[in-house]
Amino acid sequence: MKHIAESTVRRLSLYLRFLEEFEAQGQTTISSGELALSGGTTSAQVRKDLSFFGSFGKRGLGYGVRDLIGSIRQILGLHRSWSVVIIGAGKIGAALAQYRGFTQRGFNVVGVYDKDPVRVGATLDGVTVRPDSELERDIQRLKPQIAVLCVPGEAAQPLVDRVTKAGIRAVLNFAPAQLHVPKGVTLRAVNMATELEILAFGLSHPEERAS
Amino acid sequence: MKHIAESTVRRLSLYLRFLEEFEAQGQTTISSGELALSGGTTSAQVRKDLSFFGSFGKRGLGYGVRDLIGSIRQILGLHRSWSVVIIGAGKIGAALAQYRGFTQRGFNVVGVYDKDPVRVGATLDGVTVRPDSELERDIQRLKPQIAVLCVPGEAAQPLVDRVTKAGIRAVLNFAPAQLHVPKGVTLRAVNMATELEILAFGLSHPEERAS
DNA sequence: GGTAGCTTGTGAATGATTTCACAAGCCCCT
DNA sequence: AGGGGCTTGTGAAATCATTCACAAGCTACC
Repeated sequence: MKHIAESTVRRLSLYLRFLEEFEAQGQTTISSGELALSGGTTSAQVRKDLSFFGSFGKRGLGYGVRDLIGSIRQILGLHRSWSVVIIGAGKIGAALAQYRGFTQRGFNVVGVYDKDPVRVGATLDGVTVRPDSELERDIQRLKPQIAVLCVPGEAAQPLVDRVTKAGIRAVLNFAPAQLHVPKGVTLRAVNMATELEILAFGLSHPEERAS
Repeated sequence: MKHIAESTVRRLSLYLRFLEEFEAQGQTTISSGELALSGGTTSAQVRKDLSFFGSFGKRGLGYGVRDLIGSIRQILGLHRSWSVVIIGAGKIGAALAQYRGFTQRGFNVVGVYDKDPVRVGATLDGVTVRPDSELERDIQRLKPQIAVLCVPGEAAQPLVDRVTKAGIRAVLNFAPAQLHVPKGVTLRAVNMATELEILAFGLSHPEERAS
């Protein structure tokens, strides 16, 4: 299979959300144009995105909403469930641990960890915060695939090293630090300050549109 | 000025972070190659990114760390401060209201709003949660430029309509909903579930690398 | 069964972004 | 003062992503 652009994967995730809404409203069939409209893209883009993975529609008719939901879930790897550990039980870590959107989509939070004894023992939406010294043992036992990092910047790299060594295959980093991971591990970063800075740039340069 | 790609702006924000670290360590000068190394990009990319905005280095020498910090801050619009309102004082809204990274970079949280009377009146890091009915009045009085939306998906669009009408020029959306804004308003969205789904795609297709 | 009216799937064309590669310029040392 | 060793800034080339445009195919209806 050819290399797939991140922008394509991001849009597929978006399409999936809309399709679920359309299904909830009882719509059984949808055209690429309709889907494009909700997602703010073009019908050609929708069809091209899907075409990387196969052929899911019927010419003249469009796509079956239910079928396409199934196909995209399969493409994104959501036909199975994934186990996630959250590292850092501060404000953001705690918020994510209790975020419904994860469970809804098959991401199960199997552990929340913190270094600070004050936070250890608290219960967040049914999961108890455990000391970070248990991380390695728990990763080997529960085999989570994904780690979400919500710790201060300086603590992030040592923790990534530990969890990747213990078997984590993907990391979502909310810590304000540039992380390095071994080959074969996928890394994504979300930086709140950067997002605001991109907005500030847009506000400072109204003649252009870096949106 | 030509149109600037979002990827360029995002990298500039990243460079700024590294430069601040280098400055804290007392380094006064830096080459594009060194900067590229910390940011996981290439020296040509660094130079090209900067070249859109002018010429900031000295051939043979590199860039003055302090000067380049100033120049990038100017480019991104961080030479001034920006006022931000946070809408929704749930878990994520509260976490963001107390996030140090914003203030550090000149983003001042001037108000936090919620619909729920139970949350109104609470104090988050010096800012009191106010009822969302005050939004319009406060926006006209305090003239914030940026709104950060942390409300349930279905509440998001009506709130965006209200705050853009009241004068907000940029919106950072954490709500799981596709928003529409009037022309001239900049919109960015961060969707936690999508980020995890991109990771899941990567895990499901190890032969490629949509990172 | 044939035609009209849609909509998909996809090569080709366009547009955007990244990488290459090198002339120009600066500092240091002799 | 001149040469060597770096490093920038930037057109040109290459790569990557999006948009165009149209043949192929399906349904409905007469």
